Amino acid sequence: MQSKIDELFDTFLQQQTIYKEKDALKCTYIPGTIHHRDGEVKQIAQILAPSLRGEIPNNILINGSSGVGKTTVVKYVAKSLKTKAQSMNVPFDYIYLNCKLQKINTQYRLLANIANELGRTVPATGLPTDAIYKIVYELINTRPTTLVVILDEIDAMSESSDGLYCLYRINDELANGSKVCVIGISNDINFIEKIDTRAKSSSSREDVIFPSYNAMQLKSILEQRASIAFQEGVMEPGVIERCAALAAQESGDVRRALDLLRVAGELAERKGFKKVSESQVTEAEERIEADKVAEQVKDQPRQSQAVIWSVIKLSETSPKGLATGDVFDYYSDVCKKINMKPLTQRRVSDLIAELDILGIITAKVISKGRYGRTRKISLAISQQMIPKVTNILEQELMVD
DNA sequence: CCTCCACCGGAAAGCCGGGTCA
DNA sequence: TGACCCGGCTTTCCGGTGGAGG
Repeated sequence: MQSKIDELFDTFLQQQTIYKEKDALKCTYIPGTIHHRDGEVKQIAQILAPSLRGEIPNNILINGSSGVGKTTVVKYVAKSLKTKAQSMNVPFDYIYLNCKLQKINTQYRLLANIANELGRTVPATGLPTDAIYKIVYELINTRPTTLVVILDEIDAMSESSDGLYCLYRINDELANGSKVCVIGISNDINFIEKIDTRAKSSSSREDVIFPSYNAMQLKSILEQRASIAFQEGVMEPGVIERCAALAAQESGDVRRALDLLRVAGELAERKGFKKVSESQVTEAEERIEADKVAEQVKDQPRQSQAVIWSVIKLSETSPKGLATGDVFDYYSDVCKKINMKPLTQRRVSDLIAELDILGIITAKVISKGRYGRTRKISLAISQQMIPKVTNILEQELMVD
């Protein structure tokens, strides 16, 4: 047994790796040059440039859908600016916070995280907000510098908390030459309006919009990353085009394209291939899709899971189209079995509509004339995924 | 052309948990 | 600390509807 597993590791180590620097496929990787974002890079650099002269730059709000390079560009500019500032001996620093990942949704959390980044640990809770405001204020004030605070996924911050406002305000109170500049990154277009009605200091704020990439642009970005990540000649022709095309038709999200490439590479490596071919991309796509569906099902509230379960079970006997009533009846039984309070049909109807939007089921409103009007409901997940989903649901719902 | 089924889907009110403010 | 507010979820109520069958 031991020798067998040893052997496995050995062959793995002996295997010639197809990678040069695998990290380049991660979405957090910041490449040396950024493609197709010259305008945005320039725009942001220009806004921040005054900090090199010790002037206070305007705040920035960046908008654009996911995976269009917002975070990468901002980090890139901030990093370059820091290097430049260091060479000029100008005090400058930036901190990067991801509001969603770090659960920054209140003023307190925001200030606490900033304090942490500045090297001062504060309790995660307990202190009054103004006490922590004071701490942050002191931290910034004691060493004169221009501090850029990058807040990614800023829409995760509850709008009622004046988190942004307190950062804007800090500027007015700072005394000895320190400045704070806020860069907000959001993929919710409505966010601008929400902010506008509240923090009125929009006068010193500039908006930057990131447009989506098209397939050609995705392709050249992928080529760049692939040339860093993989050994020479590992990519069979058409692989990159395929990844780019798939991602482009979905949303133009680079992250998605990179994922495809990464998973395809992993699949090829695991099989001991020396090259990555299109068939791995296809497989990667299925794999990612499957994971996505599994994740979505798992994330659903229990009630929705019971609805999915009902649809799966009913589909076994009548695969082409259930009526809302059928699903509701079965669902009610399921609820009784697992001791859950059933929702009304009205509500279940909405859940069905939601699951339709998610793409887990398809539900189309049709009229059967005299026999009423209902939704025609069927499963939208592929056949081979059903066992996996059933498994998840069994665990989540604890039915048998 | 009318009827009438079986549900759709909007409006509004109730409930609940979590956060805020005095 | 408790009153209060807010937003999300759910229920209640109800008018609306496409088209098979009469």
